[in-house]
Amino acid sequence: MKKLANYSEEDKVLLAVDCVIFGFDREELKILLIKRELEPERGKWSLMGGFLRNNENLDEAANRILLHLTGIKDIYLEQFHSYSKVDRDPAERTISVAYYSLINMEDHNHELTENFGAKWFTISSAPPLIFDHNLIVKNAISSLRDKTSKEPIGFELLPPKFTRKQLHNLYESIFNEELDIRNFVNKINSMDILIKLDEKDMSSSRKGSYLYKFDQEKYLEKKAQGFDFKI
Amino acid sequence: MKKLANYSEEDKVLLAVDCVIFGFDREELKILLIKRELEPERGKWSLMGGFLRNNENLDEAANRILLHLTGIKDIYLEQFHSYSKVDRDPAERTISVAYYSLINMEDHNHELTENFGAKWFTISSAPPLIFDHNLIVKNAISSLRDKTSKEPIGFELLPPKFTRKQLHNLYESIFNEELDIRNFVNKINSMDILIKLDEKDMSSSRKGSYLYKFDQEKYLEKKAQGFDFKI
DNA sequence: CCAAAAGTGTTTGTACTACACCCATGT
DNA sequence: ACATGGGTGTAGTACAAACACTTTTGG
Repeated sequence: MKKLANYSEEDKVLLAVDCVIFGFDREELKILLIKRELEPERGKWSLMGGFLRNNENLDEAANRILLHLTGIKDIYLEQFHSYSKVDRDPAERTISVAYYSLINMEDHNHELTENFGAKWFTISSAPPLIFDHNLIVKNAISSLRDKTSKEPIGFELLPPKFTRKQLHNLYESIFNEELDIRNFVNKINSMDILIKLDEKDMSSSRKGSYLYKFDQEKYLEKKAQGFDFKI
Repeated sequence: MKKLANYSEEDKVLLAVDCVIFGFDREELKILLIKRELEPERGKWSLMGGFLRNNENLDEAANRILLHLTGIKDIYLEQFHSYSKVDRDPAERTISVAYYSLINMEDHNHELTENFGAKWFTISSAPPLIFDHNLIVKNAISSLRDKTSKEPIGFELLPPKFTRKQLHNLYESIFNEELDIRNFVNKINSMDILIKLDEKDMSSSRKGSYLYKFDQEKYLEKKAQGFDFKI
């Protein structure tokens, strides 16, 4: 006689997936927030989220939710923490698994985001958010800092071709501190994972600044041989 | 007319909390595994786990589950990832939020752990586990390595008084690599966060080796002034 | 010719690595 | 006296940090 698992008396919960969406406008790191359309807290700002469905895993749910808001497929995603305070959502017990995502701001579908009343904010000018979303954003930023200093994921936030100035701005904005430009350039050069293009971006100076591409293949080769990205 | 949140049509799930329990026997890092008593997979080894209840958050659930198995309260805990493959538990859709915990092996209640058929294994000699628990353990170890190199949490695995040899063994075992003893001692000394006691441990040599305590207060002071623990 | 941004190297200090011998004690 | 584990320091190397001037070009 077999004993079978009987889970029927266990409590079930709603499992939300909430996404901190990072973007970069060539100057500053931003997050995309939406205006909540439901009570409670209607009209207040919040993270984009949705509920996990029975036929998908959490990564798939996050991708679905992000596609729905931005129109972009295969967004870079990292799951970083789950939030479970008993009364975090006053309407019903809800656990939230939080992700952060990195998108190239140029790629998103403005029509879609406008339908959600979504808006980009810098970290410092972001409004108060519903529930525990302020905490989630704070934790997302520290996870992002951790990860971007160890893996070359910052490029996910940039267009395919970018200037060194933009790259520099990006890292300064992520770490919220000044990084000496010469040391920064030395470090980037020494890693040798960028391709310098012949093209220049003439939009910000008379001299123009060279455009670069991230050389993913070279990076993966070097990584396979023990190289570690580090900023 | 207010629109109210209506979550009633959303899928609900069982939310499990699974715990990778690390211990250290003065020689090697170990994990505590239990023998599953329910079908499916009865008699196979697994992580200790349980289901989240409506009146508690995830940290509380993890503490409850660990107290239940080990008899220890206020165990050091880190939540590190959630696992959600659709068919990970063949009996029913279950999402697992995974924690790792660090305990001083001397503290746990042997009677309780024996009731669960629990046993300590070194990482390399651990048996195959049910579901995705092998993956969970693997990820727990890398989270632990990350964290122990940046925060002084290794002491959670040691008794209050320990020898430098034990501390050294601990870090070698966590990182699974040899650490030059003189460099290790130099680093530990330079951080200046241990208290050297007058007492010696005579159990492993004629000369005896000094016992040390972690100086939490001093560490917190130094940390507040910008000091970072680093191994 | 000048304003504005882009581009570029060197020096100094700090941290990590590699490495070997003496000490204390019980038997 | 010797075997066993405990304890300690230094020199070389590599990485990180600080720092300022020249170049280009459109107006």
